[in-house]
Amino acid sequence: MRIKSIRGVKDILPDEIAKWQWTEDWARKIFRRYGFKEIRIPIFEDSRLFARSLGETTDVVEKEMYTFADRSGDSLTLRPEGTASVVRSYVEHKMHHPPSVVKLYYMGPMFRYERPQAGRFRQFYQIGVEAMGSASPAVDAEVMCMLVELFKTLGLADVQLQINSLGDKESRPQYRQILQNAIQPHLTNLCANCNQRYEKNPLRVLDCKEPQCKEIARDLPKTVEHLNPESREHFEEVQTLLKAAGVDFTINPLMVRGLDYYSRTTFEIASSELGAQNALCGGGRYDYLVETFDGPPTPCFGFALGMERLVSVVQPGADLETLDRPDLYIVSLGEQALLASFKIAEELRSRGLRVERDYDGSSLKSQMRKANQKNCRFALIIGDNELESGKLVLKNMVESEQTEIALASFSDEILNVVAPLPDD
RNA sequence: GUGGGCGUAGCUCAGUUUGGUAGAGCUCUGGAUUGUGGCUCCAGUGGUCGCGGGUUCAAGUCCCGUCGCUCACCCCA
Repeated sequence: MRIKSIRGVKDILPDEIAKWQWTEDWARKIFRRYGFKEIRIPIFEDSRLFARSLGETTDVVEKEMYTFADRSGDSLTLRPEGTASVVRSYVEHKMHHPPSVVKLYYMGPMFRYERPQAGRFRQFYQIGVEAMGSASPAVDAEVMCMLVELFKTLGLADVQLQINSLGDKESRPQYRQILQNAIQPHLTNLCANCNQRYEKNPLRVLDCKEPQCKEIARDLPKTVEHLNPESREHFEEVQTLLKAAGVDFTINPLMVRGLDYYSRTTFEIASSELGAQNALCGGGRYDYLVETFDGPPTPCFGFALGMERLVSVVQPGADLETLDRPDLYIVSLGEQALLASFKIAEELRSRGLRVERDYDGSSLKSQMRKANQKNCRFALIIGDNELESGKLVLKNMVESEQTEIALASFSDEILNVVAPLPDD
């Protein structure tokens, strides 16, 4: 039996990778403009890290983690998300010294044991952003603006930003009680799942998809109606700033995030171009998470965005076409030319050109065809005729014009015509 | 965990109703054009029809089983 890749994972092949790199390049550029720096966190962690941060009763922790014992018997887990690791790292490396807002981003694979479908995989890639150390609503708004800016640059057509506020440490317990009281009379009409949620996490009743639950949820008290003055002011300021930046959004009082660490602002950006899994990214404030890992009180705001989903809707510009485009294809004919062309290729590459070539002594026709297929800007023909006359033939593949290059000074002459692209 | 759809050439798919020599387009290779790509035309390469069993003179096609992919529920990025 031939070994195949396992369920829910996939190879990202060279044809597709240009789009990924293009997307990642833009994310890096734009994050840099906002002062975010990359952090690389481990792929696996102590299992307790995720249970404690995401919440013991969340679906991710209860049934979706890849957890295993290593050879010494320690329980390890392949990371199902990135925030927990960033917070652990923040505390472990005492990044709160000296006091400042620490702005980080990461990119990489996450792992969740779920049934695969469109936009959902068992190994999937996320870009995450975390702004740590300020409770200012300006942080919330700025990070969301950064995302909108990124999406605009990536050519996304139809995205919707939804925001909500879940309240803080002080208002949340009171609201929870009010909500439970309001739910209780409806318990017999709510789905089995919501009956459990009523006990464990009543907020989740609000965003249940069951029709009868939706009906009831519509009239339940909402978090935004029960914010304390501080949280209400924070939420209003976030809205004011978003409006000032010209960012469109809607308030969705039924949006409850699936991870327990969120407080105050939460948000999601969805795309109507995606299937059932239409959330491109989601996040919000987590003002108390650092403390649960024995760090100092550190209000934070962050989000994660799904790369597979994002890449499927980006509209790359002309800059994508040059990403992998070779400058020059060396066509070589005959034994003597092989040695000469080898040296010429090495010389041109060391001067910054992207040089492709033939390895198998194919016909001229076939080598020219390859040069065309690979979208090379130029072809350099080296055969016995050229070696004898000391003149190489350089062909512009776009204009279909050719010029002669003196073998004695080929390097400078070619560089003169075929300038390397700025990125190289 | 529960449903629906689909597995035939490297890719996209026809052929399955009514069993009878394995097909098309794209790609690839060669030629028309002896050392010049793209366009056109001609020719060629390429398939244990997911896998296993059964019925039959005969199975891609019918029956049973099994594996995989995919979409949706759920959940989320």
